[in-house]
Amino acid sequence: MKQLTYRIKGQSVRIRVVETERDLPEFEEFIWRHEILGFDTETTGLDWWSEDFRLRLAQFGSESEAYVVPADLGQPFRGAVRNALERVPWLVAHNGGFDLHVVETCLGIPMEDLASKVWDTKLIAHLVDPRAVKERGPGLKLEELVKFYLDPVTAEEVKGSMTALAQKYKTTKEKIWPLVELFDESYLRYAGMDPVLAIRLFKLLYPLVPIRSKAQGLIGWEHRLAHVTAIMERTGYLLDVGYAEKRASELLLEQTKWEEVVKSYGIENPNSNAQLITAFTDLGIVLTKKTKKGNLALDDDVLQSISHPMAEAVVRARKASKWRATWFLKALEGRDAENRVRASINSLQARTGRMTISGTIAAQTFPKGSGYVRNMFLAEEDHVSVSIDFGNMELRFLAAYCRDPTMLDAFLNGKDLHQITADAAGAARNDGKRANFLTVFGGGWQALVAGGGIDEPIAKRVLEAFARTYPGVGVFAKKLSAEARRTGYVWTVTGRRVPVDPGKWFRALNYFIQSGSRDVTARAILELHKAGYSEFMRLPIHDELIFSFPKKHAVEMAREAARIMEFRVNGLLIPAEAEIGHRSWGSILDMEASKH
DNA sequence: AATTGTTGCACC
DNA sequence: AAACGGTGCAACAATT
Repeated sequence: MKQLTYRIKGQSVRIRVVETERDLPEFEEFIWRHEILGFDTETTGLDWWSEDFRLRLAQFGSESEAYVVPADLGQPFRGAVRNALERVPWLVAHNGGFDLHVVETCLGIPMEDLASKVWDTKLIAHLVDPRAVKERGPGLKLEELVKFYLDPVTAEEVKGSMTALAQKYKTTKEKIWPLVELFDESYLRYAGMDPVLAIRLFKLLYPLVPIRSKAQGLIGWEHRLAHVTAIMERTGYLLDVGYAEKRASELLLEQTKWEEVVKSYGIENPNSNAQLITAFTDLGIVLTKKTKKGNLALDDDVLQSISHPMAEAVVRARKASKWRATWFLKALEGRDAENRVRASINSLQARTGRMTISGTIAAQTFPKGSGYVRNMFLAEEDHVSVSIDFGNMELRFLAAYCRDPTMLDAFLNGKDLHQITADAAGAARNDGKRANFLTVFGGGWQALVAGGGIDEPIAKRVLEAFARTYPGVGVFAKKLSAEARRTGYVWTVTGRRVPVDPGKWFRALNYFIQSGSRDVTARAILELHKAGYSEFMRLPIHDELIFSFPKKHAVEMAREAARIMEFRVNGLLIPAEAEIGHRSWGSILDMEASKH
């Protein structure tokens, strides 16, 4: 048994590393002594679905003691880890969904067997304070939380030790994981400290979760939700490789063609704004639009306004290259041996709790104009793709809680809210619609003008008409802003506490609506899980869920799933409607387009 | 050469 | 009286 120590805030942490079979009884004895332990794994990477993915180390820790087990050496170490996981009543892991994927694929313990005893410090931390570091919050990553709540020196040392390790092995922090020697001392120390930090964070953060959140059962709710999204991750999405490859090469041709045009004007790289700004200025074109940091902007908007053949070529070359790399190559490179791709579904991520999807399937940002990108994702054999989305979710949510009579009446009696707003201002329906959505974001007339196609007097008139027509919205927004100014927070109906930045009190309304709507989707996912729909769910996209249903039963299943998703908030129904496509996800969009 | 910041762009 | 909310990622540029 190798022994290492680590000092955190003057306290000594003992890290014991199992080296041989003879060390296992002591490890097992440690496991038996504890009711709750921190847990973490070190692996060859993050791609737990890959053929060559391996579990290297498994670590268990209390607040002052950790055991590191070299699972990569095979039996009997793997069995010891398996037994420990089954024996400990409670586990604490940071972003535990990942470790459960690892344990399932590498040790054969189904996620379902462990999920109910795992506390996830990422979820707990979010309920305490959801803000990212760049929002001047604690962040959600383990290292960030350690820095903010526990000990900045430790956070710095952990980070530093990985940088040093990467240097020692002449590689990057990203690529070090499969290369580092299993018994490298700084690797073992880093590995051993992780479960210790996780359980320390858990003990510190749990009492900081607002009483209200606990009373409304949010902690358990978020853990159950994370489990269902982990099931979606495990299922993955079948990729139409032929389709994706065809589109990728088609886009490469397109990209090359327009790059040639750009080059004919002496510009090497259409993605370099610096080169382009110089070139356009030399041509006598005056650029005025600025970026957020005050530099000259050269976005699509600016390029459209330039009447020079190079401007159009730049737009086309950039678009082809972005689409090829971001959507098609990403999916092709990330696929597994069965041609499935897996998203990383972060079930509780944004400040408002909104989920994000990162990694191989950036599903939340797929172009929606046609099925061009989404066509590469297929329902299972003999299945069809189904999308079920909530109708007018955020505006209905607003109406339900602000209780404005006109707005409520519109939704209760199937009237056209956008037209009502437009009529009140004597404006076009589309301007009414934009004003309605702008209210949800908390924007003023300037934002309406910035959106284009509307000048100042009309923008002002439409927003005045909005305020006059739905006075309840303004009253409600004021109430939330005042509360935010007083307390720094807005409380959602599920008992979630959302911090509002000082001086930005107007955002309170948006946070209330956005977070509450996210919770309606979250509820839908949990109810669908209970009803046995988990294996058919593919992805959540804010107000929409994507499914693969057996062709034979698609109509009934879609109808039932939509019924399960529908939910009354404060008495007002948020309806859900299903769209059934052919086999590819994109076919849903293409069928819709051909209808109109 | 690797990491970090900036910009632009895809979406709800 | 004035306030446009929430994301992730590719590529380039600047920094270390």
